Amino acid sequence: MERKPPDHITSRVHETVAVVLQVRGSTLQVLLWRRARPPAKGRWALPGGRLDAGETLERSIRRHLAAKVDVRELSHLEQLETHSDPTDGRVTTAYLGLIRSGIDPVVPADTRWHPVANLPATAFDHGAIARAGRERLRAKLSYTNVGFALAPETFTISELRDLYAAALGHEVSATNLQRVLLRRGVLVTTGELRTPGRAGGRPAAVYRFGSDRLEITDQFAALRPPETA
Amino acid sequence: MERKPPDHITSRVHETVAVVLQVRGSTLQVLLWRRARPPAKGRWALPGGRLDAGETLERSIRRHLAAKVDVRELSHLEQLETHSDPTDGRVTTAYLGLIRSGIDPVVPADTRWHPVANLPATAFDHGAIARAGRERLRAKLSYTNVGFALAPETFTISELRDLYAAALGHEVSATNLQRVLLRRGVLVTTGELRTPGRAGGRPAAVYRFGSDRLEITDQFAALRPPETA
DNA sequence: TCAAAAGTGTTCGCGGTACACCCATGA
DNA sequence: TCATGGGTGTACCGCGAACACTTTTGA
Repeated sequence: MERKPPDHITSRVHETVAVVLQVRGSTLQVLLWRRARPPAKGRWALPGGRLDAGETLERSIRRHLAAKVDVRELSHLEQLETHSDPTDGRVTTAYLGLIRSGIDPVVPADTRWHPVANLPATAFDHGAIARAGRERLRAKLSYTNVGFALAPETFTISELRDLYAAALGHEVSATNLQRVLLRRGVLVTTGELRTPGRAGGRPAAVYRFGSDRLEITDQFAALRPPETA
Repeated sequence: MERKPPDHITSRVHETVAVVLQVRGSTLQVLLWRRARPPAKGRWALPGGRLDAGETLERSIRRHLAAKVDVRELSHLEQLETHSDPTDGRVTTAYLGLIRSGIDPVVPADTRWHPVANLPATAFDHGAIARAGRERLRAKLSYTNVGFALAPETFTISELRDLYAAALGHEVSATNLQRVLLRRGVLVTTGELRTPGRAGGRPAAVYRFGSDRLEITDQFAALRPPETA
């Protein structure tokens, strides 16, 4: 098949990268850093790096992320796909990381937030990986409580609607969002009210997510066991 | 943290394994082989092995599987999770493979089918990986056309019901299964009829899946864009 | 009193389930 | 003609979408 490099054992490099997403302004953005050296010099890449010996994948990505953001600000982290590139012998395990809206983490000079919908020229296949991360988030917003990882501790329904709209990329009705999330028991009322802005309007109720760990809230309806079981 | 082995670069071993599932009889079974040598001698393991240099992950798992079954009989293959074990420096990328019901592939002497619901003592965390594979299959049976990868080329609705029941682990109504899959356009009538057995009964219509590539047939209903877009 | 923003009530429709009923065949 | 298995007709129901309408505030 392919010719083997002289040392067939050391040729493999395993690395971890993360698609770190946050809603900033009204757009879903991803954290990228600009490569100063070859390969792919000048292009934008996902944060990450080599897997060390005696290190788990998750520890590895957390360690590499620490160089770019304060990892304590990560509200959620889950694994995406693992890709292999046979030409350069690189294996990459991608993660999806989420940061709550509202915080503005300190990042190094080479690092920037970019709208996922409008990525610059990326190194390797990092553009595709970032888009895959967004798709994963989109899907999970529908049937899990991941919203907790995008939203601040407390919020009003319309603030939450704006977050969902940014993450999903389409308009979201505050009315239905509220009803769905309350019916599923995902949202909890805090009892507080937000006093309206200068423009007036009825004071908004303040909510929070009931849990800050991923839970499946809407099991697939299809082909489930009969109720008379 | 952990002490590093002298040569910190070569310590990583990347391997691929596969959860190969098939409905046999009326049970969902997984292909395992018995390890004849340490580590985990005598325990049952998923087929797989080392990732070679210059090889993609998918090529690797296909190559290793070829030693256990005729890979041409694999009707579907997709990636599951990648696990790392820091104690022995092993990274494992798991795949899910499916074989249509009805064929009985030739397998080596050390290899056996085992019901996923009742696994023997497995090597490493292969038991958990096998169960994760079954969960993935279960979920996808609900919202995709993966059924094609479990069923023979053509079949009657009640044969298909038995397959789904075995894979899902609960009773399935032939009536509703037929309606759901026809409504989604997943099943196609061949026009043929199956002549009834000795017990009589109306002849059953013969169906096949319209596609033998994975397709999402039932997008999540929740939080989709407004129709007036 | 008016505009703005939040929240509720009500209707609709889709898709999946449940179940009664009809159809075609072998013995 | 009866048992057996296959298939259809119909009613129901949960859930999300749409939208009109009410509530509460600031100016």
